[in-house]
Amino acid sequence: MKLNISTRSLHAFLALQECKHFTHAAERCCMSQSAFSVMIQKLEQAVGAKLFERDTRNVTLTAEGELFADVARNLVGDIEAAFADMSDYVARRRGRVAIAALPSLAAHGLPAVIAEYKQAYPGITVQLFDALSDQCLALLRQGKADIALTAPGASLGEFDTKTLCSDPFYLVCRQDHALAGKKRIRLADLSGCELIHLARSTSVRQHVELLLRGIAVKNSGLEVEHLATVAGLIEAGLGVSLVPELTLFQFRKMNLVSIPMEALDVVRPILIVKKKERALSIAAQGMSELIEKRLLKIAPASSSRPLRRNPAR
Amino acid sequence: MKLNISTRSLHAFLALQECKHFTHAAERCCMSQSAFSVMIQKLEQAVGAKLFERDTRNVTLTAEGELFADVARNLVGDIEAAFADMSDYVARRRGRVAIAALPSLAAHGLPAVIAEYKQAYPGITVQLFDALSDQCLALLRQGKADIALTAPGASLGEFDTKTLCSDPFYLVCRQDHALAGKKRIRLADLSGCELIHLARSTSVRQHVELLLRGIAVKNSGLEVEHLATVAGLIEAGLGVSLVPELTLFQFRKMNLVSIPMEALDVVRPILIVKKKERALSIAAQGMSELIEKRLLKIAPASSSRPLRRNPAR
DNA sequence: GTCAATTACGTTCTCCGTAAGGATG
DNA sequence: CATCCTTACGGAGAACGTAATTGAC
Repeated sequence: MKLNISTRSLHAFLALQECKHFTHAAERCCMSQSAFSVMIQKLEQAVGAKLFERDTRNVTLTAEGELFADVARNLVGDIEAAFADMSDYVARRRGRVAIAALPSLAAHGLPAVIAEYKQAYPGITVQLFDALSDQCLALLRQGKADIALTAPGASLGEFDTKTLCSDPFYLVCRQDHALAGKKRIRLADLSGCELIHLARSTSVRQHVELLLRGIAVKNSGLEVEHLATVAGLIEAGLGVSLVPELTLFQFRKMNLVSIPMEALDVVRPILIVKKKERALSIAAQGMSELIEKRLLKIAPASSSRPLRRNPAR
Repeated sequence: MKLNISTRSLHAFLALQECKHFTHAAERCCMSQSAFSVMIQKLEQAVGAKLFERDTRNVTLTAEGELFADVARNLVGDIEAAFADMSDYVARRRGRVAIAALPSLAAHGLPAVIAEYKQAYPGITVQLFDALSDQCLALLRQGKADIALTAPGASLGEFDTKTLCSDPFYLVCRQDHALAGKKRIRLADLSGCELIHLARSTSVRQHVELLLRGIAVKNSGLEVEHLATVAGLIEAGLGVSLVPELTLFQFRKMNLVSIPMEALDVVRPILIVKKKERALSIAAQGMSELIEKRLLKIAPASSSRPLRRNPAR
């Protein structure tokens, strides 16, 4: 029991149905007239009915042929539409990429990349989730995101990861703070400082905890969710904070100073993370490549733009 | 520029998409695993995108594969529905036949044939036009009828015709008419009779005119459309009429007598007529065959049932 | 070491084109 | 006799199956 129909035979049928002439229809289909003849016969055999009434002079549709003409037109239309649709996706004229990224990246590095991508492929919908590191991975796990840009967190083992860059930590303090005059800060310099923390769920906090293991900082007891709040607290003289460079745009205030840490390993790695097994869609693949190309430059190059003191806007 | 897709490759794709296992999907499709593998590769090439992510251990759909899965399911569904539809017509589970027949045939011989046909093929719609001969042919010409059952009329040349039977003429007169006692009537016997005619557009009239060429009948001047009217006029003693046997059921009245004509050529042929070029639909073909089988018997056999005198009902 | 997909290769078979056949007007 | 669809036939290429290869667990 084999019902096998090819698009070619449907096209052949439609050509003959229009031309009503084997020879003409055959050359429209780029084949010899004899081959065309047997192809029509095969099709009639597959359908189970004579589709054309032909003598040596005239070619006419039978009643079943007329029926099949409607059928064939619809099928060919559907098939070509479907394949046009597919090739739209493949050609990245359509499609979707979803990125989950840390808020700092979502606000800072990514927008330019997304803009570039959208200009290259205007038809593709780019979805952006700004979420903390754990949630980024959760989105990836659920399939809601194709790519995650985040810092190392829990359970990265199940994913494919690649380090994009290292985001160096800065000390942020008020202009009148004791450390404000230094060009570089060592971890040891922080002992005795009141430290304003971010919530434990943030990757920044997790890194800071690791970095400061063994350093006797004072705990201000303040633990907030948003960096803007941290900035406000520092401005109010309630303490200092340790944040990655990518978040510094939140601290560009007249009376605040940000100073790079001296040790090169006082950094937060930024990773691009993908699902291990699942291949990316062509759209997502393109995005992933662009991100790697652009962000592998930005962040290491970030130290070339030291941004030590924040000019008043 | 060749986009050629076969239903087999779509089925292969769907099988693999379900099984997620080349070997299993291959044997479901009744082919070797290697052939199956290259078939999937060909399909991916045709689509222009990788559809499956596979290593030696796992087979998964890519993002494009998921898209294509929807597409393929729809296409296969459409194609199979379309072909099921066609095979319904071919198997005469569906279809349509339209018959145009003379009123006498439509009332007398055909109903039994139509009933038999409908019992054999309940799904087929049978359409019946009862019309005079010229109109029967007009319906055929317009394509509103597939088959016509009629007597020879104008312009049969453009059609395929076949004589089914000969409908012998009878004289119908009142019981008290001078000819009522005869067993057979010769054309010459009619000279001097008042003849009640049917309208000139009827095939009966046209035949009667030919038969009586050279016979000195009186023309009653009466020309009516319906046989029932003719019967009424004869009952009223206004004349006699010459009608074919198939119409005699209209004259079964107590005081009327119908007598066969003696000459064997005093007949009206009944033809089955079809369009010349156009092949019949399968449904119409079956009907045509059944009509020929049944009606080739009925009418010639009609002389075996002489029906000379009409019993009172 | 085993399972599973890909690749290699020889065979088979389908499909195509050339050419002859046959029907029609 | 010219046109045009069908059939015949031989060759080219595609598809298939067996078997070897590669890769993952």
